[in-house]
Amino acid sequence: MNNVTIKDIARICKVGVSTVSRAINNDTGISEETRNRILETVKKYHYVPNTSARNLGAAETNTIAVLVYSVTNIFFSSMYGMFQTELEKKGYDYILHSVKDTQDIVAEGIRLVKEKRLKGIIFLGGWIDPTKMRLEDIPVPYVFCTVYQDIELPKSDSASVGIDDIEEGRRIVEYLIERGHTRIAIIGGVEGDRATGAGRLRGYREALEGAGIPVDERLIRHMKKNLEEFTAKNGYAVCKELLETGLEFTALFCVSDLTAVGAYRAIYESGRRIPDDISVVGFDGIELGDYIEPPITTMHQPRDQMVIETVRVLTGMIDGTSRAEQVVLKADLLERASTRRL
Amino acid sequence: MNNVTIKDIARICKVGVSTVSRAINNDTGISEETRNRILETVKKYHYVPNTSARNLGAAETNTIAVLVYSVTNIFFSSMYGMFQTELEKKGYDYILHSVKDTQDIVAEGIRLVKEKRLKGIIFLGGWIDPTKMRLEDIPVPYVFCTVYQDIELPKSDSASVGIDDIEEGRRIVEYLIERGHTRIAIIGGVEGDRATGAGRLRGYREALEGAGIPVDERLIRHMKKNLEEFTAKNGYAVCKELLETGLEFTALFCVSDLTAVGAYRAIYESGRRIPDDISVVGFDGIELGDYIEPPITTMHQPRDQMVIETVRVLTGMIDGTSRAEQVVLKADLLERASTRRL
DNA sequence: TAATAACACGGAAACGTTTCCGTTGCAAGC
DNA sequence: GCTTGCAACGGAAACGTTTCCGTGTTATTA
Repeated sequence: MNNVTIKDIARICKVGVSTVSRAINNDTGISEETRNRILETVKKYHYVPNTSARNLGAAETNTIAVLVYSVTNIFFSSMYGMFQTELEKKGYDYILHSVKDTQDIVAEGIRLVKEKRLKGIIFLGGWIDPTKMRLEDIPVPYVFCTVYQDIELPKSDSASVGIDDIEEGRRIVEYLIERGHTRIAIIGGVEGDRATGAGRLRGYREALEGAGIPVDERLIRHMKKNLEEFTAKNGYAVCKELLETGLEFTALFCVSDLTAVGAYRAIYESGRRIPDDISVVGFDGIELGDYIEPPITTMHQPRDQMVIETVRVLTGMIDGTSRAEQVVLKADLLERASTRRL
Repeated sequence: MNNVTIKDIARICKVGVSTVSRAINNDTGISEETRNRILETVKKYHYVPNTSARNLGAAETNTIAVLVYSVTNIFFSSMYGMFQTELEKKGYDYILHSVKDTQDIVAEGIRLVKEKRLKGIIFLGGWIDPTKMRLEDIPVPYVFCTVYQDIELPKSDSASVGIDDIEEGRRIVEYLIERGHTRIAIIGGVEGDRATGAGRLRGYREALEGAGIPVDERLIRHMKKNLEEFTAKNGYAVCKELLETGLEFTALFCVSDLTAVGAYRAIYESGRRIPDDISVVGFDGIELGDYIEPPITTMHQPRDQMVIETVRVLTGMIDGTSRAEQVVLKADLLERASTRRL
């Protein structure tokens, strides 16, 4: 009934506990022979080291936490498995933790560090606004993953991995412009936020200005704050409002694919067709975008590469082999069937 | 730099460590006055109890783990937040853990129990086949959530919460039959599996047989084993194959909404229309189903209620206030626009 | 051959809590 | 006035590891 402990193994093998510890941790200072003998006993008696005791006894733990806000958002949840794989590959324990409020994510991180003796933190989510955070209070290395790179921000030495939202936002709007569109609407993030959505919105403005097309502020729409951001539901509600204004536009840029899914619905309900009446582009490149009707043209974020880079940067900082760096990855323009040439 | 420990607080307050422990744990045997004094100091010095030490020192922990296989599947990931809320409400710590292989999920559970001294386990995922598991080896209470209820299984005393897949599968096929369909295809789970998909497939057979419609085995299709189950990608591949056989059918039952999303694409690519040429029904009732074109008629599983029930049953078993029970919830038929009357 | 280094291992402290038990002071009961 | 009981607290063991240090044995070197 009671669990077998390291002492039991030691007693059975007639060795000291430290020897058992050396065996199971692949430490030096032990002969191959006794190691094998101990490992066999471990297996035989189904011994599993207790994590709490391990973390307490060791000078430091091996735990890295991923803190995420939109735990349910498919864009992020599709990365959990990758993080686990990548971190375990490097020998780290992995904790996934979701926070309920974007405001206190740093406080939550600090609490976790103390509580679980974290070795590092990965903040997952583009919604994070580093300017609102007391980053200097975080006592362990951390990396922002998929975070907004805002050139207006005070030069931060925080490590981050993501795409250039402004640049990539501009690219996809330029794609529309090249196809003859001048009346282009946008559904961006929550108003006033300086997160992901804001960067893509800025790219939108830059693209229009670069082409000499006047920006019509009425075509710029924002997510509802009361709803969870970047959901189909939100996209539907906002797009419906936009359509009901009666404003003319031939193209729509949704700053996330899930938003676009909702926008699709609103457009269909209004009796319009995609891309015949309205061309739509999305952003993110979730698998789903290839299956909706019509498949959506979008900027694909290299999620797997992001995970790999995030883990690489963070573990490098933990090892001391590398310093904080800002990794900016390229997005791919996935040209599908949701746009047409005017 | 170094973290403040309970000893520091004790020293500062000029009390013993046990008194501090009593204060932060709301224990008895301490005066209101000293408790407040200690709590203030705790706040002032940002003291946070170390989880490892706590788990080690305490006779038992307060941790419940959710073990999930398809960590990325939107149906399950949409429940993570609810589980966290519900468990925290009852004062439990919550760990989300994904396993990479369905085979060793029990072994993984047992390992976790020892490693983290779990108090209970929630197995999340309909794909679980209890007959393949050595459940008797699990030393703590556990509940299967959204698991397949198979009447053929040996009467198990395992706790579970879910819907009756056979019954609900039958209902939605009957819905199609009532609307005049007799040539009904199905995309089920992986062949040979006794999990979720198998139950719904059986419901499909029962509905046809009940209506005196002969079952055409060629219209029964299964997921590819090499792909992850219940994805749009898988649904697309299987549906495409089905269409290429040239077999006649007027309706298609996809045993998950995500599968249906992929099937939609295959159907569109073949030049057919929904529901004009083929009526499609799904299963699960994910939000997305309301946004695809056309919105899909489906059986909605009450996920929030499932979470609440699962936590209720499990905590009841842990407290000893209730025994293992099998909770069977009703699904709702959501009638939308993907089917037509023949 | 003697001194030294390397290796294999055991003992015990340390990690930061909880919890049991013992002690003190004080009020209540006879 | 003496016991009894209780509330409030302190001390210390215990939880299961890791890690430091010490010791004995064996291999290497001068």
